[in-house]
Amino acid sequence: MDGHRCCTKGNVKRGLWSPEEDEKLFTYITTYGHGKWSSVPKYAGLHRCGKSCRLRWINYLRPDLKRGSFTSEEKQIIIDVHRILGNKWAQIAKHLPGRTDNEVKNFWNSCIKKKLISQGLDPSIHNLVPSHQRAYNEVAYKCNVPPNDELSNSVFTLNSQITNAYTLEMGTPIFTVPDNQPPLLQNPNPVWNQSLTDFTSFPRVSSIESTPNISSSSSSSSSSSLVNPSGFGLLNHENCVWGDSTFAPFEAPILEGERPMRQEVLQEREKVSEMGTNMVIQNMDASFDSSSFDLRFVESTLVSDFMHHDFISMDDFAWN
DNA sequence: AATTTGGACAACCGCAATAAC
DNA sequence: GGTTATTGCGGTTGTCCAAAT
Repeated sequence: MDGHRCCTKGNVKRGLWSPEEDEKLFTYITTYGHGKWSSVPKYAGLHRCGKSCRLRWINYLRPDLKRGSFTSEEKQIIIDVHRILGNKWAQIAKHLPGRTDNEVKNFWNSCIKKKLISQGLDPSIHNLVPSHQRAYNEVAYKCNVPPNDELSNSVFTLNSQITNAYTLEMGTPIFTVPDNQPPLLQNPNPVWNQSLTDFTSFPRVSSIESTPNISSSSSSSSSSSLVNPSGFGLLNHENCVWGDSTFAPFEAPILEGERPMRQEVLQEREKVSEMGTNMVIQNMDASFDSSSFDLRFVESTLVSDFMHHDFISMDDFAWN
């Protein structure tokens, strides 16, 4: 049992909320605010625990909640941010005004995850998997069995191959972390931190109204800021480890109808896309059924994927 | 028409972090 | 500084309902 004490005091109701309970809670919170959640049920006249009240308010009653299904833009944001943060639902939800972590999590588990699997992608790492493992994972998912880790380790690694090929061609490592430098995740750049935590300033990589010129963005910290490889936030040449001038910044996946890209970015993307496509063709199993392959979807999950993959584990980032 | 199945969503559980005492 | 209470978060389970059989 859960240890929260409020539930052990007296008889608390559980299960679905009735409209009457909703009204009581809504009226109380909008009138007095929640203050201490543990005292809310008492004053609101509810036989619920404070935790339950809090959850009901956050996930359902809050007036600023956006109802209805997720838009394609929201879906793309979820995929993009999940690729970087993993199952940090609360962090992901911060980038989706009006959406809750619970909503995002449910949407991921019921929709996106399945689609990624059906497209041959490992939803945990957004990576392509070979058909034999794909089949296993699909069955495993349906049967609620954990994916085969042994196979995961032998996964066809498009990302690292692309990265290596790209590094060779460019003659410059994408990221060079000097031994005597603190890891990137400790980069104190306030712009970087802010852009990731404040959704009001978060550059919507999938948004049509994204910043037109990414490299000349009006960052107050530096005129030579770059978009970081994941496409989120800016980095400063003085602090950033990927601030090599020979390296054109990558961007997060871009949807149809989005802003025009700078020429060099376009060229790099074409190069990378071509390499990726060739590798897919060379490496994918013969049994691979391309007719059911949603290229645009896969591209959106892959193209920016390898950008961060040779990066230090992004989960290590101090996003907060 | 009755039953089964699967998807979507709501709510709960348990742990960890933080605040208050 | 230690203990207890509270809050936040992620994983999991439960419930409802529509579609399929």
